Amino acid sequence: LDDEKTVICIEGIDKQTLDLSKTLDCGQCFRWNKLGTTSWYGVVGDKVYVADNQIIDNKPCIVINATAEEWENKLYKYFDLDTDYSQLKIDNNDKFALKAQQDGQGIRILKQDAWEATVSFIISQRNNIPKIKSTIDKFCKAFGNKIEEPNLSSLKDKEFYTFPDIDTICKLDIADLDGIGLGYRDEYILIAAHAIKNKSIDLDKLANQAISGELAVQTLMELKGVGPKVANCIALFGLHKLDMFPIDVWIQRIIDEYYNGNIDIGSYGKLAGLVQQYMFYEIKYGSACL
DNA sequence: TACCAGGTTAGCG
DNA sequence: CGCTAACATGGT
Repeated sequence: LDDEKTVICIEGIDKQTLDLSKTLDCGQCFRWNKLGTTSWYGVVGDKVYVADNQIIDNKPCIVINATAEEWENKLYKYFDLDTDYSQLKIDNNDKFALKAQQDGQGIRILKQDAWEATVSFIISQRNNIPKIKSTIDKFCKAFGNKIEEPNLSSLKDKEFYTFPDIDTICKLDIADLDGIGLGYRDEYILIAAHAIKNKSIDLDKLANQAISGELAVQTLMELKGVGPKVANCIALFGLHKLDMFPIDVWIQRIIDEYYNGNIDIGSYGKLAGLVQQYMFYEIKYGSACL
């Protein structure tokens, strides 16, 4: 990073605790991209961050262009560092899941903005990840606010935008979404925006820990264009319901191949969603194949 | 060029 | 219920 003034080094975080590459590349978020071989850049809220796991003076740490205040009040929570993942271990003899857990050590479930997660996973249906990312980028560029880019030469030619807020999207007509690449999902997003704004779907209420993941999923599925998979993703990644287990085509293939078509999600208890991410990562980058 | 992607809906039987 | 065609768009 060129701008030393705003870079902090968070000591004491190794890759077992928080592996940025695994966490940012296991399909839960769409606004982070690789910079070089180990660094990542992405938008969280109203700022662009560049982050990396590093070893400095023999000590593991996270290097990130954040202020201490941003780390404490925003990013610490975003990376779910309040949760002790060493306490979240699979408690059964599930061979595939245990292997996935081992290979996926360091993956965390990010605490993403619930509205952003809702729109993002509506867009995700029937799209591949590069397309999802580019569509979200266009959506942000069209309706978000421009963000000052980090003082980094390799990002100089890029532009960054905040995720559009609900009020902005609620003012739009369906025709305003032409050219974004949303396809038939355009109306789903407008409907969701209005439902969330008028609190017929109250994301803040659903995020409350007292609300079960099942109830959150059931409620989210009232939205047009939100079926079981997308609802589970919103609940897991946007509402932090860690026991939710989204079943997409990849997880379904795993279930067919390694579980004889039948998986007992309840056997993973309250960490089912984390196990799901381990599995997704295992299929994408681990030794397991289909 | 075709095929297909972190699915969901509506409309059948 | 269970099954399935249709769905917009662009990446590979």
